[in-house]
Amino acid sequence: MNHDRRSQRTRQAITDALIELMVDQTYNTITVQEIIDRANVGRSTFYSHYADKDALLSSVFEQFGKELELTSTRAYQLLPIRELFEHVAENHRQFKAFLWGSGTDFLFRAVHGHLDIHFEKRLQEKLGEEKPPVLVKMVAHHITGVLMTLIQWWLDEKKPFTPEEMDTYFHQLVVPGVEQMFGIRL
Amino acid sequence: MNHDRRSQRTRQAITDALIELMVDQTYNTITVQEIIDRANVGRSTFYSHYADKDALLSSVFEQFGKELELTSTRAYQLLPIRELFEHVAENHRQFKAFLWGSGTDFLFRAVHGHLDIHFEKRLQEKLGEEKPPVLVKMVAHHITGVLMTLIQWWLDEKKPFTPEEMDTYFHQLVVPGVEQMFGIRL
Amino acid sequence: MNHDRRSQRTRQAITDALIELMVDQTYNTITVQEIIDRANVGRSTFYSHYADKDALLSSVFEQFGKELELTSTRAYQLLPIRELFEHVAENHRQFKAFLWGSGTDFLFRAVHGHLDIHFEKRLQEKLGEEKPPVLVKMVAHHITGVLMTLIQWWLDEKKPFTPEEMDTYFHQLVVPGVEQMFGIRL
Amino acid sequence: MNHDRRSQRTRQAITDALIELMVDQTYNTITVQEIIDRANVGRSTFYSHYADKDALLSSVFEQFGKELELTSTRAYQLLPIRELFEHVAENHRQFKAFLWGSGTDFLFRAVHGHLDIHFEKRLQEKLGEEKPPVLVKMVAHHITGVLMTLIQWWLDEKKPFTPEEMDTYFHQLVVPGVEQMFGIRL
DNA sequence: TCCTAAGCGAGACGGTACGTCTTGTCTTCCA
DNA sequence: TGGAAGACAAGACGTACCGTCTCGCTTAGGA
Repeated sequence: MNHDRRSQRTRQAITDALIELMVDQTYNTITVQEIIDRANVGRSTFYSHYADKDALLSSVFEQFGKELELTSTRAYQLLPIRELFEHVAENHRQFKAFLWGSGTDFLFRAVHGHLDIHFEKRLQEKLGEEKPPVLVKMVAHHITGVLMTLIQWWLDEKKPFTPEEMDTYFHQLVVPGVEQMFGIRL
Repeated sequence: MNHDRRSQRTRQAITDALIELMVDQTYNTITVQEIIDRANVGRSTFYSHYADKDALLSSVFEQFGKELELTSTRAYQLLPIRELFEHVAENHRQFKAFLWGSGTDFLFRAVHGHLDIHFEKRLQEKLGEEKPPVLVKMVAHHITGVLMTLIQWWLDEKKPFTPEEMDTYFHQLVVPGVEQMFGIRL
Repeated sequence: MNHDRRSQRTRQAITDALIELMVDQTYNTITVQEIIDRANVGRSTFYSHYADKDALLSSVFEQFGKELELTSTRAYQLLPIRELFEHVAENHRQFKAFLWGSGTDFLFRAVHGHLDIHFEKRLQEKLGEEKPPVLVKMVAHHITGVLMTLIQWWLDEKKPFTPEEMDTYFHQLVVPGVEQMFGIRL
Repeated sequence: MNHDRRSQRTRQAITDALIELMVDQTYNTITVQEIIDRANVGRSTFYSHYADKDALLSSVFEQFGKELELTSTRAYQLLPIRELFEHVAENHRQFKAFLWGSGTDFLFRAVHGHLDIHFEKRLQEKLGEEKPPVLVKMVAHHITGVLMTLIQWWLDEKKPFTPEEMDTYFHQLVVPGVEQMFGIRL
């Protein structure tokens, strides 16, 4: 159906409008009215596509998620960190809004959850069943936390290191602690 | 002056109202109207004491900050982590609001800044001047991040470990990475 | 062309839908969406036949007008009132919507105008030129008003009298006043 | 309380705004936004005083009702018609909006109802219990109808007669019919 | 019998008003 | 004179309709 194609164009216009607005404003201060004005879209159209401003933001990052998954196929220890930092660098504005912006907590939490699960699985593979699951969950949460903290800092400081360096630092900071904690090699 | 005492009582009523409301709601969903209703205080009175709902929350945590500083005098590696977790446990409701709540980013950021500086100083003492300052800053930021991530997780999971255990885990996760990074012993 | 026949069927479906909806709702609260849903008709189809919801209603009553004109050929004093009431009774739902419904002022006004002219002519025939035209116009307007008021009341009260009785009452209420005013016999 | 005085001023501003807007627009086309813009009033303030645009219009006419009651104390046959027409003349803009405007049906109906009851009582006093109540109700409704029809026409035609003349005409048109119908003298 | 144009359903869309909600300021009164 | 009470302006929110539009399907009537 071509209605779908039309819808798609509208959704893109709305998404673009949000991203452009995030260049000079905080997510929280952006108004639905501003978005639809810039997207040249009717108010009801906006709400027929997204329940919320939040739903829109979510869908933007869902998109990023999908793109990221396709980015790297090389082997990696915990995550293709270098590629992640490269991806972040390319879309730094949105990520900054997301990591530091006001009113994006819900998104932060969602992403955190996804990554937690990823790292938890990863750890379980290495550990077998021998460790208490709560502890594994905590460490997974910790790894996610380090990653997001580093991305945040990196963007705030205007990317003083290359993605490769950040990859190295991430693993240096995270791996020894986890290895010592569980008495394994990652 | 007795007016001061009266003011003090009013401020306390407002503070208490906020804390009580945070028991069953998220900080973000709480209305100024709800606060002043529960505090039995006029709207203008509220605004004569605090510029904002945010200013009120800040003042609550400022109070915590002062209390925490007085809490421990024992020697510690990076921070009196056990005491910190104990303190957090005693006031878990407020901390939860602060760490995971929506719309508290400004606070999160402020606390992060304070701790960053603390850890940066601590690291500099150990390192002398030999390491690039950016890297030190990054690691300090990382340490703060781990700490806050752990507190957050601990509260979310209903405190599955004791403060002492959390103290141990924190150091296990953080210290080896930092030591390897800088080639020192903390 | 048979396309015309197809059009005709569509128009009928729309008209029927409106009339059915007027059974339990006021004209004003009925939505174009409701009409086209019930008529199983596309939105654009509706608007290709009628400019408006109002245009649709008008066309319904235009139809009634034509039917009414054909109804009676007997001699009458001012109008074949009995036949009118009978006709109204047969289509009572639509007339009620029209007379008491909200948002049908435009229609009310149009019908009033038609009848005014009718009664004015009728009066002029009886009076010759001897009376001031403004006065004649006023009385004509008055007669129309009485007629419509009575129809309205009759429908609202669930037709407590027969059309014949209403015919009698109408003339009893209207004729003496007009006769005394102009000093004539109608 | 002086909050009441403040409120009163606000209500007046809103009322005035509506009346001024009714000079060049139909009631129906007037927007709440236009009203509050012209009244220099916040949207929520409007809605804290009136549930609706309709509620506002009602309150305007309630006011007229009260003023009218105070206007005349002289003896009259059915109603102080002359005074009524004078009153209408003074506020002709609002009445025109009300009688011919779109979307004022609810108000029309309300006023009709009030007057019906008034005339019904008046008739009952003259008739005793001897006549069927339905018939009395019908005649009362008829009298109201004539009155409102005449006011409407009078305003539409730019008041071609004086209030005294309208008083005379009203009684000439109404009284003989009613008297003949019930066989009494009013 | 095939072809082509009209009529149509489905529904996306821009636009606009609605009534609700919350914020921070301002005014009034009372103790 | 400071605080309680609460009216107020401002303006965003999400909902509801409107009238316009684009898109394919279906269905005659002329070739």
